[in-house]
Amino acid sequence: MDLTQYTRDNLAEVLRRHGINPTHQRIEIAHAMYSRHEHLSADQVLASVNERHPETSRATVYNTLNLFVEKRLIREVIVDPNRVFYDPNTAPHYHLYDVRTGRLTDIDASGIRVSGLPRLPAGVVTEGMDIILRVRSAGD
Amino acid sequence: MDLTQYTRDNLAEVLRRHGINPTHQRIEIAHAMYSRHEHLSADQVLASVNERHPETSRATVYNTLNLFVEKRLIREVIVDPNRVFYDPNTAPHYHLYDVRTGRLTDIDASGIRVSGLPRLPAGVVTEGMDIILRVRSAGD
DNA sequence: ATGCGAATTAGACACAGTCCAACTCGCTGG
DNA sequence: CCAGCGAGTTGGACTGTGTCTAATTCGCAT
Repeated sequence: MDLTQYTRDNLAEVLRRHGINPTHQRIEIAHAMYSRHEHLSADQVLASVNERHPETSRATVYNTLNLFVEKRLIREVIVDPNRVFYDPNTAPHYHLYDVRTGRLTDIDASGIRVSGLPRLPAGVVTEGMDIILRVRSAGD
Repeated sequence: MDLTQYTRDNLAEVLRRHGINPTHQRIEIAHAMYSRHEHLSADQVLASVNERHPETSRATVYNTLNLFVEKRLIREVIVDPNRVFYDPNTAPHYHLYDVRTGRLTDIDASGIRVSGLPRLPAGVVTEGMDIILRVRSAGD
């Protein structure tokens, strides 16, 4: 099966593989996340989904995005004090955030090496490391 | 002048040096930030200030914290989707965030080296780099 | 067709943070 | 000592994101 095309059938299969019951709404939300290769806020996902499948509720979008995060289908990116962004790219990578425009871009993690991090206390498990390069582009 | 003691006189001087007119409220807010060596949310600052100087308004606390950030007296730490933390430590350092407890700890930046970061496009200026090590401590 | 549990829904709610117009404070000149 | 001025502060209304809840609907198995 060709999973490089984000057809709804393929997405249903992806959801199943992550232990998620693939409902219409969930498939539409997954489609919104994967078809654009961008970081979307919950509101943007809601708008995108409602273009095709009107009357999907805000509650469902929030529920579903949280479910996807929990099941490791997507990642939260916490970079903007006003809203959470969701990132369909789960490969190791970091972020470039333009504080002027709010634009968020991926930085591939291969090639980046971080050394000298402290040893963690016993019983503490790393969930992940975020690196955010905050930049400001030339203004208008 | 001994600035290792965060007396109100010393704090007034620090504010002046950063180009901030030192009012009563601003000094109290600076005191709240510096006397505890912790990361505080706006609400925690408000509570702390009101212990000593009751009737300092929420608006003033937000105005002042934003002013302090703008004047580089403190830093914003965006790590928790629910609220912004403010960090009185402006020396280079990174953060350890316990997603279970919400506890935020400093990691000294000396000793940490990051290599392989991409070159930035022309006209783009680095504002800073955040490194957040997300961990989960052993649960109850 | 019927019944069931899971998912979805609308709307109320919670909460951080901002905005605004009125007020007050601390200073400076008379 | 008072008046006047501008900066700073204030309470309260407002905004936007995200959560909660109780009722409904959906898809599926019998």
